[in-house]
Amino acid sequence: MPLTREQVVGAALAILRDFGLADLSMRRLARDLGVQPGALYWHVKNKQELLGVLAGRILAGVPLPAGGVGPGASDGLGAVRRVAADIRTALLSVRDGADVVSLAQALTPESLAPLTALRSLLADSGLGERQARWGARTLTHYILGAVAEEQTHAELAAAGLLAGDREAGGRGAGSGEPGGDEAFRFGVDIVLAGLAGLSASPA
Amino acid sequence: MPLTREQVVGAALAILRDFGLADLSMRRLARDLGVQPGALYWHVKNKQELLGVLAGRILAGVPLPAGGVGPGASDGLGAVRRVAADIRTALLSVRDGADVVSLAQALTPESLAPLTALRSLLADSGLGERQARWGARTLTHYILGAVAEEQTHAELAAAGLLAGDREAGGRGAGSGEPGGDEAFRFGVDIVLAGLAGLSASPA
DNA sequence: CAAAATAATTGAACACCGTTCAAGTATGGG
DNA sequence: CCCATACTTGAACGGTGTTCAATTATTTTG
Repeated sequence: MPLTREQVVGAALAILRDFGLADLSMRRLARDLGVQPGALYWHVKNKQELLGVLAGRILAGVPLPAGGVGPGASDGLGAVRRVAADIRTALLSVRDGADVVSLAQALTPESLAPLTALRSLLADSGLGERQARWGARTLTHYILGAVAEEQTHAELAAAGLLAGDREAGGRGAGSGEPGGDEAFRFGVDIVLAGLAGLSASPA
Repeated sequence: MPLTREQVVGAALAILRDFGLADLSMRRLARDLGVQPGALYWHVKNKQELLGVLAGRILAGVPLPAGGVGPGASDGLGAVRRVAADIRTALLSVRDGADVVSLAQALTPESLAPLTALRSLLADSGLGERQARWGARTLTHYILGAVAEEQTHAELAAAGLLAGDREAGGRGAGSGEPGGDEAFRFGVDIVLAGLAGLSASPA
């Protein structure tokens, strides 16, 4: 039975989940599949494309609220908060998930449904076109940056010391330190509060 | 005359300014300095450290408001807006500047004065300790993410096509597209508005 | 000034990396 | 059975960061 694109993506995701982005090389991936590196390029254009597919897979589990028509659908900003939290959870489910998604987002924007959904949800909350678009950008940058920091920090702490940081004693990897939730939500709420204020008194 | 750490950093910064992060390899750097790659490791621990120094250099030109004592010093949130804009300008002065600073910030947080200054300024604006810290984090993630996107976008547009995007006709590289300022400020103002609202009615 | 100590550089290697491609091997359809 | 298509191999190309014994400069000291 020949190799499948599905197997390639699956094995890549497994490496990512268990060992992180640094260990995800085409050669390592080929070895895990019992195949020569060149074979991968029949199923995938290049590593960049593979990472793009992985980014989609990582975010695939995020439930998107079915958009009611017109403004005021769903429960407004609450839906945004929920989606943001779900995106974070999805990113945390894989090592360096935020980095992978950031890479994909940088090279091929607009291609990841959960991130573009943020804009729609904001638009549904009564914001103008520009405010929804720029608000979603602000939120996206925050989400990806914050989770990337969270993951990098956890991985640095897990392996060796990180530059001067109190609080020792390691928990299991994969779930950020407790309190991460709260800190993350804080940032989301800041942005949403700012947007809400803006819609109240538009400049 | 032997090589100087200063020369190494200077040459690296020149490569970064003129060709970007992808062209900044230890070998290329050595070639530019007329030296063997190994020689660099006498002046610099490794590439990571070099990037850290470069990040500091990139942000070195950002003017920091001399902090008046106690809360309410300077003009509050206005100073934050100014520093944020200055950080953006500094990042834009070098290709992939935002990526370099993001890398450094991820590996060695708290080491870049202009970024830590944001927290102090927020604290001086009457925010509580946690709110200032988390607010600065939110702002930092937004700033680095937004400028990185801006630069990547510009570089993709300059060399070859980027995935589906209207608006053609290239300006000189180095200065983001003209509407970049406004879009950037928008995000900063969102965050600051959110923080201001929070300080008005603390949870 | 010569000799010992230190500073700096070389040259070569190690172990990787992403990607390409002619040649080979399967596999299913006519 | 043959052929076309699908897939894989094996080998190479041109890179990458980093290490290290040996070597060359330069400075300090007796």
